Amino acid sequence: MSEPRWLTPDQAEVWAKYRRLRRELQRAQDQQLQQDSGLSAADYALLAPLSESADGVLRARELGAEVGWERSRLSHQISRMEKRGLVTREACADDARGSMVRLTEKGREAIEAAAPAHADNVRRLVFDPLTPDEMRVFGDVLDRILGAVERNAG
Amino acid sequence: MSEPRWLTPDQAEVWAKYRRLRRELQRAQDQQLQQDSGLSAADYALLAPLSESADGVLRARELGAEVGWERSRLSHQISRMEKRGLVTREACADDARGSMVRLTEKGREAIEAAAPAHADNVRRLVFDPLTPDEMRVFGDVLDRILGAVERNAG
DNA sequence: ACCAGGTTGTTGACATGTCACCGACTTCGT
DNA sequence: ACGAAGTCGGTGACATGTCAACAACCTGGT
Repeated sequence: MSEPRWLTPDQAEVWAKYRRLRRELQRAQDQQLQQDSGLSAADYALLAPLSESADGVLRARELGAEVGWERSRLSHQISRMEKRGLVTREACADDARGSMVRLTEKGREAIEAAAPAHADNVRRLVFDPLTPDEMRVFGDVLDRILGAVERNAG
Repeated sequence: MSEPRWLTPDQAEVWAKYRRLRRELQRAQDQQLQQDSGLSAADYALLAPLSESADGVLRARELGAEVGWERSRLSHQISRMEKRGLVTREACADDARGSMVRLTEKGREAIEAAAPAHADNVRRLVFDPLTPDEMRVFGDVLDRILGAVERNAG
């Protein structure tokens, strides 16, 4: 603590690569989604769990947990998507505080049209370049770092 | 193309982990930076290359290339940082279109105060959990995916 | 010298994300 | 039954990122 340990040159290089990948991969995905289907990554993130749920309805709390978003962010995004007719809001029968988010027909068409090309893009850019061994270790690496981040957040 | 290939369950799991890591790690870094030094990740991203350059001055074009940002994003962020006294803008002697970005004394103090804790955080969350082998493979994985993304962007 | 085409930086409009806060409701201990 | 504390979703203000368009400038071929 009194004596800061800097990153080694190898570590700095890997860290720079990670930041670059995060940026470039995000950009590639945003572009592909926007061009092929007119959806943003935020749209897709919410439509995907909705389309996989029973009747295309999820409680906002559940949807937020699925995607790992804060309530405020989720609420804003739902408002924007509601305005474009992708989802609707409904009252929650069990809990008068709650609100349910329902996929519209238009929303279902949008996600079903977008999903194949999106999956293909992920597979092509992320997984096709990796050997089975690399993919296994990659998964382990993600687990270890995630563990550290979550212990950190407490 | 006519027949979409979906992700295998293993791939879907790794992909979900990647997205989660991207989100959680970003959040951890934002919080740490903001709390310890009052800087945002965007501030830090620009201050770091500036502080390492001769005299703390870089042409906007160079700074943009360093961080991989578009011109518009860079210009907006510089405006915000200028307003807070972290950097100043100057005319470019070589090229009348250009503009130079100069670190202020306040900007240098901010980055120098923030850097050790930031580096420590990266090391602790990302590299300490990895074995040397894992880190080596991780670097290879990033290279391969980056290669695919860049071939994709053309 | 000239000008068509590329480069550089900025701007305004808009989309997205964060923060602090609120109002309504539920939960839980008493 | 009651109230304190927690949960849930929403809102407004603001920070950040994207996009299209623009003005000014440089560059290269002619």
